[in-house]
Amino acid sequence: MATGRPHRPTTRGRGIPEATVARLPLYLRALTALSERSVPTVSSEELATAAGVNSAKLRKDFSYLGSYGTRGVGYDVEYLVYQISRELGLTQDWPVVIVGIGNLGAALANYGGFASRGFRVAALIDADAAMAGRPVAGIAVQHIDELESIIADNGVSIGVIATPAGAAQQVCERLVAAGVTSILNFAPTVLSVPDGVDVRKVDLSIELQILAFHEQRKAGEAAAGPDITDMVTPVVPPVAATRRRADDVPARPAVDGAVPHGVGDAGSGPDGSDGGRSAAMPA
Amino acid sequence: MATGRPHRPTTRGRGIPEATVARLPLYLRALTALSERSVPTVSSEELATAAGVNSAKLRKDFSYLGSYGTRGVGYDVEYLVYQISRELGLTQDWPVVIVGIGNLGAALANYGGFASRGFRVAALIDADAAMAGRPVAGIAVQHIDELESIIADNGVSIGVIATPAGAAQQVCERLVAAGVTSILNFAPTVLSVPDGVDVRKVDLSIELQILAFHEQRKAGEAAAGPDITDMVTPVVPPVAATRRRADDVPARPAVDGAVPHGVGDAGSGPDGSDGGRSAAMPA
DNA sequence: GTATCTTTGTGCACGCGTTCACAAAGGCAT
DNA sequence: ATGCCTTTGTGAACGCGTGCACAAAGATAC
Repeated sequence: MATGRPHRPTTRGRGIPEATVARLPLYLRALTALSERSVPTVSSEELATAAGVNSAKLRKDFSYLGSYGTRGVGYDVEYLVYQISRELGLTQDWPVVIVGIGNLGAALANYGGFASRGFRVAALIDADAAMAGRPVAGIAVQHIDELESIIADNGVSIGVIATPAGAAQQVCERLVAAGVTSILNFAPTVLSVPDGVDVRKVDLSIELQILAFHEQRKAGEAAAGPDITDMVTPVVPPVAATRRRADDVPARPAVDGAVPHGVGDAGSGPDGSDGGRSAAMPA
Repeated sequence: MATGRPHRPTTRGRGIPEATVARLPLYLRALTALSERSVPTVSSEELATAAGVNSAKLRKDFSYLGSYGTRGVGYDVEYLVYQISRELGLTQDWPVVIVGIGNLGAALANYGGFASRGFRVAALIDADAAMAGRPVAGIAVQHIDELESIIADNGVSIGVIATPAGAAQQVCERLVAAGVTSILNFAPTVLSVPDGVDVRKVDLSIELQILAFHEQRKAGEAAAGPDITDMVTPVVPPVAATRRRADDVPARPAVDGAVPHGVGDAGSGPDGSDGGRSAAMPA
């Protein structure tokens, strides 16, 4: 049932805000880079810039972990790396299984960012018997029949699903039944999991669609005229010349024999900028 | 400079909340599935379940687009598909370039979710001359020297970066200079872009780290007992037998010759659970 | 036409996240 | 020791997002 994150809502006690947790890996990466350059200390301002966030936010984030800075100086890089790693649980070794060794699964298996952060690919699993035994990223692919035993033998609690959408739910259920309690899902489907299981979703198509929305908005504003009340940045229209516009607008559906009210709104003119927002009827 | 989304903060006028925009693709996917099954109408309750969200939230989201439902009946599937598609800008054709054709780039090129949503892979670009001409997903890879002309000729405004981290910023700058105003970044780096350019980031490693955090928390709670009141959890090591525990805890750094204050906190015992939270000094 | 039933659309309250701004803390120079 | 300068840590205000709960709107039955 629960698909989102069922975490305790209150930030009481030692609970670290979800938003902060999501940024800790960012800080950790920036700190690791500094560490490799043997930089001993760093100020909140510098680190914030490197991580691409606001310095006040960074300081508040760190304040949830404890007082690890020195006023007038900054933060000790090594010390902070350790504290964040520990908070994120990266001082442990996390065996991970990847299910679905297609293009994406193979890319994930080869991804270097895993091993460098305490994650270890315990197994690659695929439903295609022809894949079994074939080495990918130096690891032999195993058949999905062995999923349960692999998870049990390796103490796996994190699973990655990179299967087609149709197989995702079923794979998910087998993973959970076998003991996995955290799932990273690349399949474009909503997974149903019991309480206590965390699911994070990465959806390439959705990210692109969000970009398209903003892209359209930028283009629309530019076309509609530089000033929309208190406009920002005129944003000259992009070079693009190859845009196709769909003209097959479905009419507002009429329920049974009722009169189709306010059909006029769907048109909204060739500039996609406005049109949707206004209610169908003037009043 | 601006790395995040510099959108107008106020949700005034026809502005659709960012959180809503991020959910529209989810609704669209659920609606498309219904459409393929020829379901004519759907209630907010049903659609919300299919999309994995709360029905009140869904209705509020739709209210930002307009009044597209019929009380007592629900939403017309086809009509809603069109309205959301239009709002997201998917009634246009968006040419996209993918830069960096390694494992991940190839996976993206093969990803079906692109074409089905109005996105068209205009070109695959790689810095490796040996890749040039090789077909990936039916498209010949082109050398990065041609990046600028490709973007200009095809009117590309959306770029996908799937290069190693080291090359990402440079590629980003070339993309922006050539006219790209939206970037989907898979490289584990913070990109600096001028105002007016949108960047979205997908980071596999970060997602896993967030899961690890929750996993550690779950293991800690389970071991400590179901209710923690508001205590600081002793946190016994998790069930898994294969966990490696780091014992090399860096000592709290002492600045120059100053006395290392509150050294006690860094110890906090080999149980990585707490120790951070409390301030170093009692008072 | 009237009554009833279903479902939308939204006003409102609450909590989380972000940001500002500043006092406190510590280093450093003298 | 004293004063100055830098930087942290955080109280407080604000805005966004979420969810409840209900009135309004429309369909349907009679």
